[in-house]
Amino acid sequence: MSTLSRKRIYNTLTMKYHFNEIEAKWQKYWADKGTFNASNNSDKPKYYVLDMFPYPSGAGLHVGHPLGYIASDVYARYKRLKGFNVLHPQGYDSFGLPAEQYAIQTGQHPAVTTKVNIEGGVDNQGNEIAGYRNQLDKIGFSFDWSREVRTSNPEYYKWTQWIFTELFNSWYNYDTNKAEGIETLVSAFAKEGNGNINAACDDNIEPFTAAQWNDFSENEKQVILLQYRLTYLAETEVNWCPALGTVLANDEIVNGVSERGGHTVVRKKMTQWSMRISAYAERLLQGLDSLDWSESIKETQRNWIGKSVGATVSFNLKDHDKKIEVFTTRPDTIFGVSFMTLAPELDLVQEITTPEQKEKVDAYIASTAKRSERERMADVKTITGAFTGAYAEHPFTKEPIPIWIGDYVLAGYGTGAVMAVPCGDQRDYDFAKHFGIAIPNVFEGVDISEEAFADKAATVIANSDFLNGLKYKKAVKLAIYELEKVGAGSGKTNYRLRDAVFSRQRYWGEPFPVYYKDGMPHMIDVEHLPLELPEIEKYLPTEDGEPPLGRADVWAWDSKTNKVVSNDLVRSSAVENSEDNGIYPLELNTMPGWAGSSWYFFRYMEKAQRDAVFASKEAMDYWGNVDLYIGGSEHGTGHLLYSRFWVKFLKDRGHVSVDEPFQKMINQGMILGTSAFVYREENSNTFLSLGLSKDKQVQPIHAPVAFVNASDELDVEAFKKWRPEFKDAEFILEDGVYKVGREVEKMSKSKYNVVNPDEICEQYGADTLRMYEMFLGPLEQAKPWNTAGITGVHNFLKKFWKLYHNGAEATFNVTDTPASKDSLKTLHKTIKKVQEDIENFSFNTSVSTFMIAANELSAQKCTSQEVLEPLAILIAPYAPHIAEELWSKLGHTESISEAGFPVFEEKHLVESAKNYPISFNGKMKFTLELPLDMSKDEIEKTVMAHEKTQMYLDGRTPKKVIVVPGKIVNIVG
RNA sequence: GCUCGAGUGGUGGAAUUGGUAGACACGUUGGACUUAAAAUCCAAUGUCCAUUAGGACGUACGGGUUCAAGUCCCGUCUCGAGUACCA
Repeated sequence: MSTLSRKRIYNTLTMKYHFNEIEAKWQKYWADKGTFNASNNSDKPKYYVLDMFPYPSGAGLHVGHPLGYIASDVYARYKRLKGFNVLHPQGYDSFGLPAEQYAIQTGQHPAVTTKVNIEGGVDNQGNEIAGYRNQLDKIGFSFDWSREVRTSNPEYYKWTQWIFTELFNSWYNYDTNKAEGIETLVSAFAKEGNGNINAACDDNIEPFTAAQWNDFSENEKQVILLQYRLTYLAETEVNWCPALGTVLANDEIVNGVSERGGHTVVRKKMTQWSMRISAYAERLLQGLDSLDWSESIKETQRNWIGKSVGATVSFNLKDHDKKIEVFTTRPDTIFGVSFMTLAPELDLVQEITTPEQKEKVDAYIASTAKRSERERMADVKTITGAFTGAYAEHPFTKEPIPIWIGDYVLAGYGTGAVMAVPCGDQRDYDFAKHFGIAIPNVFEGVDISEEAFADKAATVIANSDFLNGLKYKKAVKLAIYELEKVGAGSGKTNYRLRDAVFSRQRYWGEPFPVYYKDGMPHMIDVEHLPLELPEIEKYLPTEDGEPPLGRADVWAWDSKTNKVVSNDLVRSSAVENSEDNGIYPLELNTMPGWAGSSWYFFRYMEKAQRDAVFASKEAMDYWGNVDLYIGGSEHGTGHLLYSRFWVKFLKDRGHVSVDEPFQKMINQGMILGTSAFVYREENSNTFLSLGLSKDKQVQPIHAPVAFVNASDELDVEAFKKWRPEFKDAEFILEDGVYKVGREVEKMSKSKYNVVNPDEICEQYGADTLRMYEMFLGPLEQAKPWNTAGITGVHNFLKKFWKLYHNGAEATFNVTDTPASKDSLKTLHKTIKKVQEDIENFSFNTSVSTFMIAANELSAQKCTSQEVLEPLAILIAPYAPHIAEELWSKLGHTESISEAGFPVFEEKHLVESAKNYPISFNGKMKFTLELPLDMSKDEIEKTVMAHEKTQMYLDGRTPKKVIVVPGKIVNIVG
């Protein structure tokens, strides 16, 4: 008999909790009535609960994915019961690499696969896809689907493109500390040149006067402005991934290889769009303090921003007019400088190297260039370097300082050069020791014969002229003052945060709303957006190495009609003198994955006029920012930082009213799979049961978890049928069964440990799935999935159902008899605990609380509506289907989500007596029930007179008796 | 290396301010019901000693503070996450 038909019979015969029917019924009810559609006008206070929206992959959901959605759904439903107007939307981050790679393999348009992945269907390989939406719907979420977003829809990415043009038309003014329209910069230039402009901009911009500016050609002006815009084109060294054929952002690289696929990444110079996020470094850092996020995520962002306070020092070169600028956090150790080290890639190295040293230096540069980023990172112990033969001059002593190169200095951080103070920095120390360079000691009373001394707090400066005897802080201050006096440096704050490369050489992303006229980028106005992705034959780079959009034939912009037209119409260089027809080539790159996800939370606020606005002012003023954001912590340096940047920018330009997107965030832990292993004896087709495999040479093989029961026994027949190569396999059993080994691993198809939520819903119901996922453990913790344990929660729901029904006939049996004192106590204890738990996101303990309540109430044989009605409301956030069903059976016609959360009344919990633990020397021996209003002395007297006390004392006299009324009695002695 | 977190039964995990360690489940064992299985119900279940009564030991390890420590302090170990020649 199949599981399904067995279950059906069992349902009808012995129990009336038909979860499949109940759940289907209420899911349809909610959808038909639009129960959870939020209104943008309400007298109720607003509350915005958001999940990080998913990328709809073809693999579908496994039980790990809904964890965060269930938690946010519990919270959203709770807030509704508490009288809030709740916005709880959902959508799809539907641009991305997997759909594109699938398109490359199968030729299927990514838009088609994306749609199938969301809505279900059959792909062109004949695979049946359940569809994200269908899978989500089965779990009974209270999403407002009327506000759905898909980042790959043109009506959505129109506004992603618009934000890009806004960034292009803005610059960052450090004086006002916000982004301003580019026109304010233009007028400042026209009035006073760029001398007094304090802007976030490229390095090394030549100064010019107002007169010079006004004389510049339009093109010259644009070139200069591009160096100030918040998104700009620049030839930058990027992380190029040849295997993926695209550049990657720093946060898309893990351990020197691509996050996706683990491919090699090399450095390459390319002209790319960049986002001037570094302008916001300080605000992104400061803003963290106001956020209710986990300390670890905030710390991750602080590290990523990497603020360090110190000074720049410039060293004159001997026999050369150039200077070397360095950044240091220890200007107090300036007299300890005994050499300088430059990154080998710096252009300056070639200029200063003396002829005698040239051979050695070139050889060293060649050898470091060969080493990949990864090798350099893996090998930090080997000290390498070369002397350039050149010398710098100490700013105070004027002593010559030898200049070395070494790959421990990174070209990408600071100026790519360091002043080496071997006595105060271990890397400088090791370098000096290795190459026999002097190690002058500038610390008082410190032995540096073994290692460098880096303890700032214990620093007292010595051998340093005017700094002698000073502690760290004072010495830093004075050193900077003196450096400024001699014009050799100044205080400076450095950030590790780099500008973000924004171009990707891919098809399946937002096209840039950009065309090029005389090599200069021009933005397409918002009224002509969206600029839709063109159709192409193949989703690969062109033969000339251009991005996939280079394959499009109709990909030029007619600036007169504001339409996309055929490439053939672009004035070709061959006919240089032909008249400018206003038709120009469009940008071939597309935007990265994080573009669409950096503002989607605003889009949900607006559902009416999505073509006219990215979100209306009224909607944004009403909803403000996200009150609760739930998602994985893996986005710590990507999405969560970029979104904050865009929000701050949009705020600066007056488009939104909030400064931070996500006020409170909870990061759910991963649900891990419990893999099953069978053990094949080496060079055979014989499988040994776990207990027999111990001392044998066996190869563990993943077995699908579906073939294993709760007692770790393998369904041998199913396993044999699974793969042809196992058809004739022999199985050596122990005690008549084949036992598998178990191991906790990440849930993944390749490990055959994936558990599908659809199957759990089918077999146990969505309410069981929801409660079980919450019951597994603390939300933020990683925890293994174990399907066997689900029966506990399922049995509880059956028991819960029975509370409202008469056992034998299973008829609805809730009465208006007044509730007993005990039942009211159980109810109010539960109200209190559940409310506290939800507010603390301690969902696992409230599931226990429900179990305790059900156990108590069924023991009390409680049938009172007075208790059972509020109880149904209490459980509604967790198990909404069963709650709705019971609610309607109780005679209500509205959804239970319209009900109010039961009010806790302390009076039901007031006790008159306490069961005191009586302990001896801190060890509890027995308990004694005593009235709570008993005085301390009386308690002591009663306890001491008790026969058990006398028995435990065995004639001894206690030294001391501690009585804490209402808590404990402890007898010492 | 640095930063942050965490170590509690066979398993997942409770113990909100120091006050009865192991709630609630899973699993296991035994029992009831059944031709049987499933389901349901009942009982036991930290470890060790003891026939019972009861006792001893128990929250990674070693110390400490306290009448009382899973909880606070010091040190050590292990695991996880983040990050890294960042000057």
